[in-house]
Amino acid sequence: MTEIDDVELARSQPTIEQVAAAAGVSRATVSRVINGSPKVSDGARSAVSNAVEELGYVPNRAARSLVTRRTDSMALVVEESESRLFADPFFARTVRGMSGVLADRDLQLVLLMAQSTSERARLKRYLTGGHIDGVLLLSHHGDYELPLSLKRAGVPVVLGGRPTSRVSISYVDADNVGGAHDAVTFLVEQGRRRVATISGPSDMGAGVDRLRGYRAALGEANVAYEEGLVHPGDFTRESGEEAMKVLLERRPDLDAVFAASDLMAAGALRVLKEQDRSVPGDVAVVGFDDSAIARTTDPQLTTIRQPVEHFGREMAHMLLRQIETPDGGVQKLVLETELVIRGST
Amino acid sequence: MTEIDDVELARSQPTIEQVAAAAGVSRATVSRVINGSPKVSDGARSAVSNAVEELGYVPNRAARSLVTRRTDSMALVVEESESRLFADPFFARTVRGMSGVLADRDLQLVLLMAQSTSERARLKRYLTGGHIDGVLLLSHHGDYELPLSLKRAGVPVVLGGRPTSRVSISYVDADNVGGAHDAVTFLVEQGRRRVATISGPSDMGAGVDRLRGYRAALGEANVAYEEGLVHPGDFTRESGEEAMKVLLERRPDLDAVFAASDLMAAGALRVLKEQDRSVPGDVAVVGFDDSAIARTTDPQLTTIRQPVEHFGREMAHMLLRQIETPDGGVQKLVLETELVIRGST
DNA sequence: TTGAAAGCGGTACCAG
DNA sequence: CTGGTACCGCTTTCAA
Repeated sequence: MTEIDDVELARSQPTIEQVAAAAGVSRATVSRVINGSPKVSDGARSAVSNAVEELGYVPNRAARSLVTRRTDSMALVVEESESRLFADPFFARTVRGMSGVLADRDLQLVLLMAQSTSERARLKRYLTGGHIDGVLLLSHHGDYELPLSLKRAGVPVVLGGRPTSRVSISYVDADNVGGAHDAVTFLVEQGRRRVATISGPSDMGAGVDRLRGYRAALGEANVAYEEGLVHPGDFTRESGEEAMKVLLERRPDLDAVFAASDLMAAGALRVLKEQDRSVPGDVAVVGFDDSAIARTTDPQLTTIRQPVEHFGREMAHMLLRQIETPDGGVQKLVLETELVIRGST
Repeated sequence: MTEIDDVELARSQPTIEQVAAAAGVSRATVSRVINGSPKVSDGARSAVSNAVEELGYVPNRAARSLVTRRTDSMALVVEESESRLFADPFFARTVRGMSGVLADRDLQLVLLMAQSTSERARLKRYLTGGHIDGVLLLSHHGDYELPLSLKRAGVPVVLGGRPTSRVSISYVDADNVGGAHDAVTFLVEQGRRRVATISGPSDMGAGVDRLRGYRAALGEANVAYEEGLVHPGDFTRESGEEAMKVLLERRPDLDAVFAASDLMAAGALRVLKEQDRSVPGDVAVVGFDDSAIARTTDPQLTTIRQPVEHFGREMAHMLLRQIETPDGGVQKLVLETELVIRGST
């Protein structure tokens, strides 16, 4: 049975030398053509182009980057398990924003994941070993070992989300405090008084800040802050269900919930429905993100819109700026959020 | 306001030369220590180790791979949009399987996405340019341009899912025909006679084969195959909803649905509920994948379990074998599936 | 066990 | 506009 294109194996890649020979010019000229230098005669240019075409020449990036010090690729590092990475629409949209910007500059985006300690060690070697020109770091938790190592090694880094401790690393963040504040203020204005919150992880800026916004809003409205109305999740749907159960158990009289992510809010809705609490009649619910699922829940979710694609784009821009201007100092950017009112309040 | 670790910028990475100088040995000896050669005296070894530690030396991978011809990293290429990649749990589990195997060999897995034509061109340059040692290709559609180019360039490739045309490329696949066959046979045995199917994309092996299994099972059971009972989706939940609506419109009398993915089955369930058809009373539903959502639908989904982590592992193993034995020929592996019966039938 | 030196495949400077 | 050539940082003979 014949199969098409049963090519001879691994005829080793042609080198610039061979292209030069085939085109009857020097290596230098081939290099000029490849890199689009204007100072090449048309004759030479077309001879080289033909040779490249014929031999299927592709420049060896290792050799090139050894001298240029660039690789033309950027890493997106996600310190998160595959399951969360792939379950949370936040990542997909962020990636879309980033890759758009990078694609315009013909930069390749490579995605790297790391969980276990040994994986993280390998990852660090990979990143500092010159495989990539810069790093976009998403969903980092408490420990700033990696970004600091990178900075120390001279690898440009931009964080997604502000760091929770005082490290001088550039970042883009959403206005989590403001967003949470708006959400809770809105609930209070609707007459809710026993506003619970399913907060995010305390080792992530987004977790801490959304809780802070919640507190601030209650304070301004002269509503007492009660520990019993606060329970943390980890941004997943499952953790939202879990937290909602705990909160209802603890405070059956709660009349509103602010969840620090839409996924957790969706989990909360499900539990409320199971326990026959009407939404928004008995309990009002607000999420955070305005991700796609906010429109698929029943009722649809009132939530805080984050400009997620924009977030990704800004991270990429910041990284590019950092590469162009290595001594540009630490950059910080906070993006506004917006309250989106739907059926759950 | 002081911020910790405000390091001096980009003190250029130390080279092996500097380590050698610091340790009072030659470059060759440093290299031997780095690469764990046994033929180094203890004295030299510890001197080098100290110097490495002190200077924070990390080998330049470009320089190394220029000579070794290896990069110790493998690419996972997904020819799919970010949104589908991140929405389908299939990918997460596959990645987990792969990265486990690769991590054991201290190989870095890098994930690459490509959609637009220009992105694909860049991706091809990246892959053939020597950035990686091998490619795992997932969710490829009709066109085999990329894997064939890679093969031609001597880059080892393994496909996830059999190719839809006769190209001689190694692959791992699930027994999609068999799985679909089992699903539909089960439905028929339960007395269902008007079994519809929401099939997968016709440019993907999984799509074609699951439809083939459906047909085969009907044939064996002497149930006529009807075009009107078949409508395609693209494995997403949305497409499942869409297809279910079309099918109900066309054949209001259908009494069972075999969906080629759990996500599509979940979409179908939702539409059935909206239209007040009881499941499994009026309509029985079977999915494919046994992904996490199969247990979160109401009722829980009867489905075909694919060994997804195993799938990822086998792909990685196959790729490693191919790298070790470049002339080993084309490898093919088909993994068994299993019917899992739950509430939807 | 160690060091000297020859590349690996490019880029870019310097003459011409 | 073109070619010759000196590196880039590392691995790997080959001799010592």
